[in-house]
Amino acid sequence: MLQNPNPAPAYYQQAETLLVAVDCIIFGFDGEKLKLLVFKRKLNPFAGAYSLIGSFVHPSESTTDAARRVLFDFTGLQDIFLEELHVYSEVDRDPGARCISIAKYALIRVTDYHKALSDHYDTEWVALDSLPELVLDHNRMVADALQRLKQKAQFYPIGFELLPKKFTIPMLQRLYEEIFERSFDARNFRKKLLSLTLVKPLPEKDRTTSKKGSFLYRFDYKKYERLSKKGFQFSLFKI
Amino acid sequence: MLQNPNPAPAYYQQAETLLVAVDCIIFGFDGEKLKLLVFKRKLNPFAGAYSLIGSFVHPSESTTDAARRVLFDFTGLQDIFLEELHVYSEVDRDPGARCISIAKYALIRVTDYHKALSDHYDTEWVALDSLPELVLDHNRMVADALQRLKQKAQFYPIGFELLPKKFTIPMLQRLYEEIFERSFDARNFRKKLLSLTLVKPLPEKDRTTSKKGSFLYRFDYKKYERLSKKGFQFSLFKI
DNA sequence: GCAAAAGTGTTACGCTTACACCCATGG
DNA sequence: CCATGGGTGTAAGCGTAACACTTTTGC
Repeated sequence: MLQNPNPAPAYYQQAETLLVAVDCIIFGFDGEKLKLLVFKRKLNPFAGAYSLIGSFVHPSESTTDAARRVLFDFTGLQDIFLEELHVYSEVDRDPGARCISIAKYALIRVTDYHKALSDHYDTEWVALDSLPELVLDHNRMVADALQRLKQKAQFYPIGFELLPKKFTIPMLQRLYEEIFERSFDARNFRKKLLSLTLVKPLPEKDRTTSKKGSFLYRFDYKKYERLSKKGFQFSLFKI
Repeated sequence: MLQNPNPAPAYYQQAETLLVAVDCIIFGFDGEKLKLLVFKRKLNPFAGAYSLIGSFVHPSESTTDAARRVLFDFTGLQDIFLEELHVYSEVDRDPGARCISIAKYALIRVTDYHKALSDHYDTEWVALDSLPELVLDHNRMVADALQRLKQKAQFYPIGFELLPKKFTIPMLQRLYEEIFERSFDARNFRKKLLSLTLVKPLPEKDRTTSKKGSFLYRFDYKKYERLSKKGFQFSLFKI
């Protein structure tokens, strides 16, 4: 990288600065429905209203740092899937101040979720098909995130981020059916998944959803990374 | 949208604001090679160095407004393809100031490009395979934009944004070969393209690249929009 | 023993790919 | 007349999609 050969001129200082926030669209899957984590604001403005989880970005941190900070504060989770969605910067988007928001979406394993924090922050899981009204442009952010999730899940194995690390094939299928709002043939789904050889069978069964029980699998991230670098494109069904 | 029921508290004012910039990764195609539009800075810091085209975001405009403003200033073009790439916000990314940059990539028709402005701003088209060193993290931005262009062009007809509105099939094929760094079989490429019925044949030929001449086509944006809404997925070749 | 979910193979079709020659024209 | 790029069809193989019955076990 080129090093700055001269000091920054007045130009830099004169330019107008802005408030910068991050807002997190946090998805979860309870085995049945796709859910969103929201919280009820305690402070004004909008006290009592539902909102995405967010924070202003401090000068001493990157936007990713800020997002990870609030995610940890509200869920107790670290090392979770987090990706930038979009910058929302309409001049009048926040009546309280000129503030741009960098929206990021996160995928979390509901099973790992730290429930103790839930009460403290008044967070709630809400089903995506019955969202409450959220503050500002947050409903728009959720709609955009959902569209992105659909796109991304077609060609990247991000669905596995929403399941427990050990999961069954029917569980995965239900998740995919939830994300894509369509059904899949169980035989073809299983066949295609196993043909990718990216899930490793475990000698254990999950018996919570049936008497017979269903074998557990684990996603092989290392193998996926390896194949990915060689040009392999993940996909579970034809578009 | 919920209206603010109460005035914003001191919290809003206390939060620290940041400099926010937009930087544009501007791609063009001259019929032969994929090019990037850069300019040689006249002012410090980094006077004389190559840089992406950008600006600080004013409080009175959205980031899209800001990007369109600089694109118009530097190229004389309006209504061009512009999409957000990523927010670059590492704390030490700009030694001159704490500044985050929202990178956007643009696709322009080199034929429409307003050359008169080129001299005024010292802009230059450079081939993507022989980029100069750019200021700050701009080389990283370009690499990321190129990757995004590849991804996006697989499933969205954005290649047409880089060609004149009337184009020939061999021209389009050369562009795709440039983007995807691979070759395509001319018969299969043409067959697949025409089978989508998204390009309308014109009764004119382009004779600049061969004696025989090659028929011109026009992309049918309206038809694409219509099909798109019904769930049609654009793709010119299997991944 | 029965209800409820898990697990298993085969076939038809469509899409993708590979491949070689004639056409039109300007010089 | 020849060099150059434009334009055309067919066949093989692969992946996708459709489809019905058996297995296991808790109650």
